[in-house]
Amino acid sequence: MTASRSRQNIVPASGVQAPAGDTRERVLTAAMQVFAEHGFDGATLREITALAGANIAAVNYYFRSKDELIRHVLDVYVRPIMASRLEALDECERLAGERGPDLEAVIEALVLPMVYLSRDRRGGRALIRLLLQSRALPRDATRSFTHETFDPVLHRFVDAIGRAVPALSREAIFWRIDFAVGAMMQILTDSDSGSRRLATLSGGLCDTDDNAAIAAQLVAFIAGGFQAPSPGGQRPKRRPVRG
Amino acid sequence: MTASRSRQNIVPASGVQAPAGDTRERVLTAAMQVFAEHGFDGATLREITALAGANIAAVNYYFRSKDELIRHVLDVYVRPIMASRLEALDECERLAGERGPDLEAVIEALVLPMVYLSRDRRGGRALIRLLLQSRALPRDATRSFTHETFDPVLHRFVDAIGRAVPALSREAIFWRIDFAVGAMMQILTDSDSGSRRLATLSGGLCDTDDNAAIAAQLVAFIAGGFQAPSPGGQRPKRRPVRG
DNA sequence: GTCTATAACACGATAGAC
DNA sequence: GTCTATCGTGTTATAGAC
Repeated sequence: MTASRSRQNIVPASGVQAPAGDTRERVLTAAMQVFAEHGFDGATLREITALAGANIAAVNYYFRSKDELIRHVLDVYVRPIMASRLEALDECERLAGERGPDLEAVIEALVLPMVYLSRDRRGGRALIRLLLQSRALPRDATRSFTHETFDPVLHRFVDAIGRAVPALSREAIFWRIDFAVGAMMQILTDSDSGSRRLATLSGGLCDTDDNAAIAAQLVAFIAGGFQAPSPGGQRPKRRPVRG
Repeated sequence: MTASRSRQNIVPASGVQAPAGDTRERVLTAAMQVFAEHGFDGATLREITALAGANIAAVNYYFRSKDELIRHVLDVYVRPIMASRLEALDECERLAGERGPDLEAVIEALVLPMVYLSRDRRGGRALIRLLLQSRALPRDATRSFTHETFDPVLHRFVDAIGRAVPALSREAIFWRIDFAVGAMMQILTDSDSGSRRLATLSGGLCDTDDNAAIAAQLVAFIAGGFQAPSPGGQRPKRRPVRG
């Protein structure tokens, strides 16, 4: 092999399609797709603008730099999901009245918007890969974004779960909401056409393209997890472990 | 800003230290650290060999290419974890005898080796970031590796859980083992010095440096999840969702 | 607003001396 | 087994024409 960065080694995630709209919007949509496939670092402005049918100079015209483009992409796609989560949570709490909200309803408010919106929208599945990348390789742009965008929403969910399961300590709720998000991200990543790990692993038993199945299984698992007794007393002892 | 890829934007994960050993070993250790910080794509052989105190040509001498180097790095660090998991699972099943193994013991066999080994070893925390990257941005090298290395182990755990919780359908076990792994990866990523998301979010309530706490909370949550009734009958209906 | 052309630089790989 | 030097190709960013 001759020189060149080994980007051709990275397998596309999903059928990429040319975006529509004005130039700015086309660049945004194309950026989302290319970022998802090659990573923020591996994606090139050349490929993004080519997919958008725009000139490479357009990125510097509409956005200031590649980093600003990243921030805009995240914002455009994550904001509606957060809005939908909060809306669903509001409804939970309105229905609850005096007594605490229903645990499963709160979990659904957390999980369903991400499951459906991240997979229904055009190029939506790409979003999950973007968020996973933001965790695996945090940058200034992604770190500040997730902090500002996710944390206030998660705090509201922590409060709601506290009212739904009063026996659970606040510490345990924080741990478990992190676990819940991790479980959700894992399964949503899994259904990329590129990986399909679970579908393969299970010999086809699990249909990772079935949003309703994903949602049902996730909610059941997470609800079970939140209802588990706190480890409290004795922690699992550190077993001798081969190194 | 002038040209150049924006790698300086990526924030280091943890205190990087110069590796010891012979050249081959030093390159392997340095590669692990640099891959974890900058990603497989963003990492450069120049930085790796500089950290290893080796010449850039050493990579092509000891490993054939950057891709082969990636495969070797993953193998060296993941293999002991898989071995430890299987060893612990063997012990579970030996203790169980006729009746099914204890669910929590099986979960501990799955979780504890990753929690402790991925955080005890030198540069161990880097491994989690590598695995997360392998999911977020699968390459040929990482895809084949995870398939060959993780899948047989996971199958053994699926079988064991099936005996521990006979009421659970095989399909549900597959879904949930994926959720469990996701929850684990999420919390292990969180304790990078670079992110510390949960520690910040919880206002210090959760000590993400406390391996025993992580293990205890994880095992409790996952056990609760596996014991939850199958969603079976009616699935949560698709709520109207703002887009 | 959109384009071409190019500056300035980084990359992986490798040939060949020692 | 380790080094230097370099090739061929890629990148972002930008100046300046239209």
